[in-house]
Amino acid sequence: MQSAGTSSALLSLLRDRVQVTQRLVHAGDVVYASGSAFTTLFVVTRGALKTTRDCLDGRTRVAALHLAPDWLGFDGIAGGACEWSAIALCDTQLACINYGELLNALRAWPSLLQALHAEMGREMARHRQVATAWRRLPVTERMGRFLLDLIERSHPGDSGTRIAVALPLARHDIAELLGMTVESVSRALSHLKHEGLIGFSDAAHRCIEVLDLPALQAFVQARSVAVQPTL
Amino acid sequence: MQSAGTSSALLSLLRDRVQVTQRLVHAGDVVYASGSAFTTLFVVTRGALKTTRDCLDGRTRVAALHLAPDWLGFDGIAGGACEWSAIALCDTQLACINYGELLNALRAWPSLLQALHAEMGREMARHRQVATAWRRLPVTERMGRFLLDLIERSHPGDSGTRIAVALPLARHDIAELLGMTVESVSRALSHLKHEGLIGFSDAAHRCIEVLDLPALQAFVQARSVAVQPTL
DNA sequence: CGCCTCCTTGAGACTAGTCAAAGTAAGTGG
DNA sequence: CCACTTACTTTGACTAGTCTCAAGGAGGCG
Repeated sequence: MQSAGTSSALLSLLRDRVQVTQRLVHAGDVVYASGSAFTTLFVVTRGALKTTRDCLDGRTRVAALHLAPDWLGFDGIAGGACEWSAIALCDTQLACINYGELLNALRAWPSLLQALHAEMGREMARHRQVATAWRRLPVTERMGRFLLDLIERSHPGDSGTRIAVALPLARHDIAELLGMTVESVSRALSHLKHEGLIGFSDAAHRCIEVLDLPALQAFVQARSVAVQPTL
Repeated sequence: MQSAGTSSALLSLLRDRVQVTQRLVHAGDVVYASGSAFTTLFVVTRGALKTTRDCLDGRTRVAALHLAPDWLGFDGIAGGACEWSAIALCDTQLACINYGELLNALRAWPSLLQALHAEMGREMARHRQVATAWRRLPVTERMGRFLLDLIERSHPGDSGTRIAVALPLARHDIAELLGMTVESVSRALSHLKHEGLIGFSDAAHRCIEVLDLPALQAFVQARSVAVQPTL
């Protein structure tokens, strides 16, 4: 995966030039909270996090799912304060980089700058992708896309037809993330299961086994409005 | 508006330090095309553009509407090639900045760097906003949000209750942008008109007059899932 | 004037949301 | 160890909002 290569390369470059501290967090831990002062960027080296934000009506919107090797924390740069909260979903390893120090390092090593901008560009592309391509898909196809995206990001390079993947999010959060209801998420998964495309590999239904990856891809593509090169 | 202030301040700082060329384009002109090599960032100083991309099925997705003082072109940074096409919607003035030169200037003046990052952060926030907050609104509320957003960006600081605004996009493009159909756009506008919230000020129905801004805001807020500080 | 594009409106179909209920797994305290 | 609670998941019936298909109206331009 290009993004994996690029951002881990970036991270190793960084280690020599700025202080990069490691941080281990566990499911439910808040890495940064919405409204808190922005000081630090993070790189996910292992694990998974979600970025969320509370609404007035008590609901919690979910913005994105972050897996290694994603960067985290760009939402604080614009306003000086974090716009979203970042919450770990499982045991998660983070590399923490002070933004001020990073700025200094970028001055000295311009190639770092380009690499960082590329990372920010990828983050933007992901959001644009979700906002434009996923928007009008029927729920089952949207769920399928989510699974394919999850597989590609968590098992990069794996090309088998059967792939097991653990869902890092509960149904409720998946629903929020995909812009649908818990019931629709459940129905979509049941539908894919009855089609023989996926199966559950644990009792809690949190581990999904994709039984036929090409078929799932075909299913998603069939009614998909858009095709995009994998970024 | 903070974004206006920030990014025009950034632009004047830039003028002293990198070569900033002016470019005037007209409705329909392609500023950059999807797939072309990325070399330049743009700042919209007057006018409006849309970023679009063709799908396999012949439809054209619309990613965003760009008004002054937005930056344009970040989509090319990650991959070295423009992911989207930028098309002018009316007479539009652009400031063009070579990215390579910009990188050099950023090394010398770190405050520029922070300002640029802030601009990129705002771009991300806008997409995230659309992806999370607009997603689940009913079509009429989504249309109302679009109008409010448009007014805020095209008439910053205007606080009258009656404000006229020209729609830079045709119904079809608005529909694409908001993730709905042309018919729904039309019906949503008719609905808002029958509610007495808006009226048309030209025959072609491309100019909308908001008759009661607070009422429109209240209408949108009423069923809105989320509230966010204006970024 | 006629053509073309854009916009509006209507009727019916269908997707996905809402409301309601039941099943399952994990954790707690007796 | 078991009954209980709690959170998560699934399923069903119904409803509502949006899309589709179809037709008609209004401007702009040759």
